[in-house]
Amino acid sequence: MPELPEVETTRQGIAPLVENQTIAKIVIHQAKLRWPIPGSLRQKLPGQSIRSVTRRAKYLLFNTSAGTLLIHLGMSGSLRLVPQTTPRDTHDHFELVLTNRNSLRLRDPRRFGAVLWAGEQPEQHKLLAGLGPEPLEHHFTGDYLYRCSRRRTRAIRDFLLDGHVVAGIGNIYANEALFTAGIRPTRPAGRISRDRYQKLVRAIRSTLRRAIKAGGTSIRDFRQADGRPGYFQHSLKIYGKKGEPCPKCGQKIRAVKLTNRTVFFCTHCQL
DNA sequence: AGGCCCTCCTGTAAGC
DNA sequence: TGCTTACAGGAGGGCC
Repeated sequence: MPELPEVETTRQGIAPLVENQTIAKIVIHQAKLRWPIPGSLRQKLPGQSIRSVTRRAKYLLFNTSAGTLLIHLGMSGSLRLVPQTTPRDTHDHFELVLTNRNSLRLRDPRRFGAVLWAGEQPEQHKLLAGLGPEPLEHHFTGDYLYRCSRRRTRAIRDFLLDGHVVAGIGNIYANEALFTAGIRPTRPAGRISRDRYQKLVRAIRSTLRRAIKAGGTSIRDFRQADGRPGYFQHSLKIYGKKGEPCPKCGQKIRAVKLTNRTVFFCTHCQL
């Protein structure tokens, strides 16, 4: 999926075009996503003005005075703003039409995404309450990761994917940051020193910032709000590079399954 | 409580 | 060539 940089890229593309615009109508083409899209949105949203578009973890929050609409892109989702007259794609499942005749469309071939109503206190919504810190904010530190990883036996890659520990990191950026920090993805989280966690936090931050600047990573489905792919896939150092030479030492990059998802690493550079 | 596995889908590519 | 199988950027829920 769209991980944090892809969701943030989408937010930055969409926000200036929809903020202060009024919602004309909601069109649901396929309600069966990860959870059913509530039909009540058709009554709740028309007439509302979009005050702001914010992001928490991999969720986009469309804030109106009546409450907040949550959109999650799942594994294959993307949001585009197009003129209402643009022909609909097979996988466009949800549509938010503005009074200026533009339409915000959710395309999601695999349908793992979600469109949900979070009411007036979105931070208390079940899916948002209990999320860990945003990795680009200041309270996300090496000390924090070090403290909450003590006695944890799971692999550091899985620890980073846990949204209750830190929000928004997925498999691509976990792999990339661990390579930059020189940490083996399979290493138990509880067996990494404070110093190495500080290095890891710097690696996570720089990787995410660079990916946002590049418009995210487009391996297959992801598109920015204007339809262009991101280009961070050209900057990936380790993810998807099985059998290729390590960019630091030239040794063959290895790939193994860890908790059902692939990790890529260099046995020489990552310990 | 923590950690691991399954599941929801479609599309693509590899393998035979 | 064509069929079958594996795998993919997520993550909640259930189970041990």
